[in-house]
Amino acid sequence: MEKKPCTSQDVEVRKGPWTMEEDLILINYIANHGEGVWNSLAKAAGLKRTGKSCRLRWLNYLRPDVRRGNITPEEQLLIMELHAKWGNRWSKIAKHLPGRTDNEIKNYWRTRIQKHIKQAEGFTGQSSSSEMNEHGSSSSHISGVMENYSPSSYQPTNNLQDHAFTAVTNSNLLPPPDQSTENYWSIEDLWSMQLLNGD
DNA sequence: AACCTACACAACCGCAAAGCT
DNA sequence: AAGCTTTGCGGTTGTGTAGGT
Repeated sequence: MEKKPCTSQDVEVRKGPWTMEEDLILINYIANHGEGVWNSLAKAAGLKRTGKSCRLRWLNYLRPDVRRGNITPEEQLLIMELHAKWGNRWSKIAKHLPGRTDNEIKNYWRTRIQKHIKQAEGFTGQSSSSEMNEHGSSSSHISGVMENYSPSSYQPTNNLQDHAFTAVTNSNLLPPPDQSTENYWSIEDLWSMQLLNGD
């Protein structure tokens, strides 16, 4: 609708997918200067991105310790357990999964687990649409799957696996080996380039 | 071969909390 | 104490791709 006032100092802000060059700039800059304040970092690094965007990109993809793809059955069970406990507290859940980001867990939950739970509910005839847990999320939607599930007494071999998590071993729930690691180029590539370029 | 649909993931947006001046 | 800035979080949307018709 209305355009926001655009002064001459208002540098245009890039949106959308990050390019390899931008990634390299960001990696390089952080490797040399550390993280600091994101807004100033974005400017100082010469990126036409918001600080927010830089932060997200760094935290979710460029950090050297970030792991992507291939969520293991153990991790999935942990996600289930923690989600049952805390609801959609993705960042809190992510803290218990080293190398995983809240965004990845959130996406994983929405696209895979939630879908599978819906199917499971279909079988049990449950409709928990109106139920929300204390966190305002519908964690009870997992009731069909989770009824046999007791976090404190969790064992990897219990019924949980028999129900929802036959799916885990089922190839259609596991990401294809390389699919989610490709992002036009691998992070390893970027980091090795950074090492070549950097100090 | 072309089109359609569903899925998976990356990125953005808005809001609230925390920190700083 | 108040106002401003920055960060962090959760929800949502956009886009590319694979599979099906």
